[in-house]
Order: sequence, then structure tokens, then C-alpha cells
Amino acid sequence: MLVRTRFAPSPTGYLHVGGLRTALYAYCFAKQNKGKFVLRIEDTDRERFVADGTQNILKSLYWAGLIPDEGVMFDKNENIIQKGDGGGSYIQSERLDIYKEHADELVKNGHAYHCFCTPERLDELRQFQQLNKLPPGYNGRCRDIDPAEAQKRASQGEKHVIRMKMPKEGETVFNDEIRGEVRFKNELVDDQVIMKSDGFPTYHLAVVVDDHLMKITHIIRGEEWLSSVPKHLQLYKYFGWESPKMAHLPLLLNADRSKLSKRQGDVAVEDYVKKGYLKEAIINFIAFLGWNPGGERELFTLGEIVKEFSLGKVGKSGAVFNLQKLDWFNKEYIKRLPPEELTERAKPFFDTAGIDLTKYPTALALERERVTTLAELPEAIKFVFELPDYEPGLLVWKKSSAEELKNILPALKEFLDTFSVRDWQKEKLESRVGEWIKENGYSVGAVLWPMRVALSGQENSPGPFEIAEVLGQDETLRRIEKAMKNVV
RNA sequence: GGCCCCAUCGUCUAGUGGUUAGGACACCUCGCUUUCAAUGAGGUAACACGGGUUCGAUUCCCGUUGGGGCUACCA
Repeated sequence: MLVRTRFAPSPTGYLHVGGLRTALYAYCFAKQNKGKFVLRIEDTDRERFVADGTQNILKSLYWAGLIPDEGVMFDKNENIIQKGDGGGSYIQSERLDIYKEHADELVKNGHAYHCFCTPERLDELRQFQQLNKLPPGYNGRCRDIDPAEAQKRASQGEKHVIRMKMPKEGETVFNDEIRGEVRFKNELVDDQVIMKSDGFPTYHLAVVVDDHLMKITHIIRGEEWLSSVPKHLQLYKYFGWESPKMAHLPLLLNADRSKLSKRQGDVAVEDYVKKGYLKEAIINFIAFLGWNPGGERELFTLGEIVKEFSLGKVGKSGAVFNLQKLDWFNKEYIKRLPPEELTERAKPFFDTAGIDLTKYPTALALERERVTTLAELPEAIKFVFELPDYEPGLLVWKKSSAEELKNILPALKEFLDTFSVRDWQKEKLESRVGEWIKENGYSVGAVLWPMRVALSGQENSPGPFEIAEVLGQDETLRRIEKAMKNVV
């Protein structure tokens, strides 16, 4: 049987990092089994609907490299298209007639009923239950209305929803791929609304109908859905369908161990993109939140994760979304990026900073091991493009003096002037200046510190020789000359 | 409140009926060094608690505690 997993987000604005991890696991599981990764859009809540929500989600998914095989996807120009034969559209709002048909079937068979209770009455009921510490849930007021009578009232236009009938007895037992056996008493499961009064299905009906029609074999989703499984299983039973296997993933947590939320930090994938995190780092980091292959290796590409992934190795407890670890991953991956690749990925950040990288194309190499995100790069190497103002006192090394400096700087400049353009590279600079320092009896710091400050204008920076190489001989000499003027 | 899930260093985690309980991030110390970063060497730090089962439990069972999720005509 062909494995089919799906990721089914709601277009409410952006892709949540927790959603990205769910998508990643579903993607890995599908790919590993040579199956299909399906993307479905669950837009049955018209109040939370955001117009370009689907576009945003797809953008983030494609950015991360999780490309759907089936369902909703991008064409070459980032237009939203659909592919696959899952019984029509993969966007739920375009499948309303399908859900209606299935809801009607349940009503006809006595597995669901019209409910005419108003939201106000249900509110009161809820409050009453809370106050008296009773189990929550619909009290079944409309459950036993004569079906013919209910049908009549409904067709006369009386506002209503459709609820599924949960059995009053027995247990629903199922085997979660991650958690093992889980059981619920049916009497405690609510008669869930499956069709709203606006003619849209609720999640519970839509997800069951769609997963079946789209031939999903494995449902991989967040733990927040665990408690609605008995409802879904009951619907499968009513329809006479076989249920897919299910895996409920542990949640992603804030530092205080509550469910990861916007209030305590960034949760949108696009936020991390904007901050200059690499997809490799995000994917690797997020994959390891709740899963790891067992060894001591930590750096894995998407392809390697696909190879190693298994639901059995997914943990059961929630994982804190720890930015420090993410930063470490990002640093590692920035270091590993080939220079051309780094340049290309960093370009947008330089564009917004108004820095023309082509003026000093090798400048990035200076800071690639010092920054944690791409977004820090422009600020970090700004000094190459424009020497910042600095206090003349900064030029004096802690163990040296202004007097000594006045001798060293001109001598150094003179010496550097003797280099041919050919020899102007950091290795040669380093070895020859080193010899020169020895010959003249200077201490190393007394020369290199001011040289570095003269070239960078900063207290902290990369080493003087690498900067000199990037700047070129002319600009290097110019900056040393400027330093000479400063100390006088 | 009810139902469900979960529990190894601060965090992410490996692991086993008998281990000096391993790694990574973070933190600290030292080394290298012209600064920072990087890097090398070390260090601090965990089996939530109480009962069982067992010759022996961090590991298996039960309970307690703690945390989380759900409890909508939201997903």
C-alpha cells in the first residue's frame, strides 16, 4: 500500500514553527516509505480566515524544502495550484457539498441529528456545568427529537447544526504509533457538532472525510488532537471506513513549559527567515525537538533526517523551543556554507542595509565565523565599506604607549608599501610582517593591535591580515595613514 | 472540575533490571592569542517523590506530586 501522509494547516496567517515540525515529520515519513506527502488546506473557519494565508504557508514550506507531492502547491511562478485525485479540491471550502452529503448520510442512518439549541443556551449549559463541577458536554436535548420532525423544522429554515451521536456505552481503544494504547470511555465523549449552521463542516467531520477520500494512511499531527480521536474513530465506524494509523506528536513549549505561544517569542517560520536563520539550521533544530536517531551526531541534513527518521524514536514529552541551541545550529551551518552560497543567501540582508557587497566581495569571509545569523552580517562587516570614527586612544595597545605608536605606525606603513600587489595576501602578510616585527624588536601586540584598530576602527574585529587582504593594499595604507594623523 | 497525555543535568536528549548514568547547547576554569570569534583541555549539573516486584531498580507495576493538552457552531 502506498504510504500517504498529509499536512493540513489552516490559513490563519503564517506557518507556525510547531506546524513546520509536524510537516517535517509527515514529510520524512512519507519520503522514507517512498510515499506521498499531501498538502490540504483546512479553511472551514471563516472567522479566522486570512486571504493570503495559504500563500504564506506554502512560501515557508517551500523555503524549508518541504515540497508537497500532492494537493495544494506552487507552480513555477508561486501561483497556487492543485494536483492529485483526492476526490476534488484539496481546499476544504471548495468541498462543501462533499461534507454535506456525508453529514446527510449520517443523519439518514441515525448516527447524527439536527440540533436547534442556540449558542446562548449552550453557553448557559456550560456555565452551569462548570459551576456545579459536572462533566462538560452537550446534554443531548435535541438528540431524541423525532427525525421527521427535525427534518421538517430544518427544511423550514430553522437555524440548526448537525451533531454526531456518540454511543453512551463502551470504550474507544486505539493504538497510537507514538503513545501506544489509549482508551476513552464513550459516555464522556461529547456529541460533537459536525456541521455548523453556516453550512460549513467542523474540523472533525472534514478531517475524517478528507483523510479517507484522499487515501491518507498515516495521520501525523500535534498532541492537541489526541482527545478528539474517539470522535473521529466513531465517524470512521459509522461510515464503514478503515481508520488510518495515527501518531500524535509532543508539543513545542515556551521556556516556562506552556504551549509555544506568540506572546513569549517568535513562532512564525517567516520571523526566523527574516532574522537570518538558515533553513538547514531550522530543520535540523526542529527535527531534534522530540526526535533523534540515537547516536551522538547532531548535524543532519534534510536528506539524512529522511533516511534516519522513525516514528518509534519520537519522544512523548513536550520539548522547549530553546533559542540558544538554534543559534548554535545556525552558526554551524553558516560556517559550512560554501562562499558563493553564503553570498547569495546574505544578499537580501545587505540590500536592505544598503551595502553593495560587490565592492568588497570577500568581506563576508571575515565575519562568517563570528555571527550567529545572516542578519547580523551587514552590521558586522560595515567597517570594511566605511571606516568608522574611533577614539585615537584606542590605537594604543594596553602594554604599549602613544610614543611607541608614533614610531611604529609610519614604519609599518613604509614596510607595507614595499609589498607587490601579488604578495598582498594574508599568509604572506602575516609571515613577513611577523619577521619584520622580530627584526625591529617590537612586541607583537604593539604592532598588530594598532594595525587592526587602524583597519577596522573597532575594539573587536577579525585579525589585521585578513582585513588587509580584503581591503587591498591602497585602502590599507590609506587607513594606516589616517591612524597616523590621529595619533599626532 | 472532568477526560487524556507526559516526567533523566537549566535546556534538547542517549541509555540499561547490575553503567564511574553518555552526548549536545548554555555556564565556569585554564591554554592558544594583538581584540573578538573560533579552537584545544578540563569542570559544575539529572534519573520528581512514595510504595511495591526483585538478590538488585533510574529502568517494570501502582499511587502521589508536578507539568501539559482537550473540555467551541476554532483548528
